[in-house]
Amino acid sequence: MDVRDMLQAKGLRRTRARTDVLAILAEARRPLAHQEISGQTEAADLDRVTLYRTLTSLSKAGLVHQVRGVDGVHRFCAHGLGSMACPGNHPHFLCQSCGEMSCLEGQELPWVSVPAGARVTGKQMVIYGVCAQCRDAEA
Amino acid sequence: MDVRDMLQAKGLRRTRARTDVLAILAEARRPLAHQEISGQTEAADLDRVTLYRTLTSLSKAGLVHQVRGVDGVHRFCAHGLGSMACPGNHPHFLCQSCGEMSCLEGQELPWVSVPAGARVTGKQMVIYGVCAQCRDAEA
DNA sequence: TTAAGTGCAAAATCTTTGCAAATGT
DNA sequence: ACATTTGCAAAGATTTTGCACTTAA
Repeated sequence: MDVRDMLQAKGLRRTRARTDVLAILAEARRPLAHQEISGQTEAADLDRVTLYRTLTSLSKAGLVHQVRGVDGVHRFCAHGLGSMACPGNHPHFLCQSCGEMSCLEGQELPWVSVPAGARVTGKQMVIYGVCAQCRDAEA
Repeated sequence: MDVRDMLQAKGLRRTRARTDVLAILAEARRPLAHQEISGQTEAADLDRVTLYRTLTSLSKAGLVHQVRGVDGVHRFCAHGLGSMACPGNHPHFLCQSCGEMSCLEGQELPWVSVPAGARVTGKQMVIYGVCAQCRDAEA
């Protein structure tokens, strides 16, 4: 399914900001931080504010999901885009050295019991440390 | 074990900022945000910056641990303080309405496999939604 | 005494808001 | 044509840094 069709299906206008950002996220298949997205050439000339608002609307529409690591940085990941799907129900690994986050696919998050009466909106698990590449660089 | 002894045991000077903040966290037994701590009367007259630095040193010394929810706010929880221990190996629940975070004790975090070669420093899981109190308030 | 910690001022980020101009349907 | 989006400027919020003063050991 095409990125532009996805937008239309969700009732969002197909603007350049949205198509570009969604395409970048779908391509990456791992959660990207605001900064990483704006660094991509396709999004290079998008205003910071526009990027924030774009990510907010994509997120509200359910086209991307949001992860926030121990570093406090928002990261967004596209999912539901056909074969490139990112189910969103898996843990993530955050490298505290290079700041890159990756999906640990194929591992479901456990069911957790919450205090009586609470409504659960979502859950997320982040494993953090140093990735293989950064460990090599250290040595 | 006394809060002041804990500091000494870790080789930290026993200053008012540290004893007060550690006492507040030990008393709360749930992760408190920077703001929640500075709101407490015992810490009311501490400088913002001092509080940040105090939390950093307590964290480095391992006297408190840090959790960061989907809201991106740092929260700190005392642990290892005798009977008030907060093991730190459990999920947390974050109410997105009132912003209060609580420990879901008695539930261990699952073991997760990470990419080969990566070094794991820690992990954390946050369940978010609306707590019972806020649901009542809504209605 | 003297190295560590604190307080104040100021900077650096990250994120949000207001409003006029541009764009999609 | 008309409601949404965008871009710019500016405001807010959070966290960090520099430096002189104070305090614990």
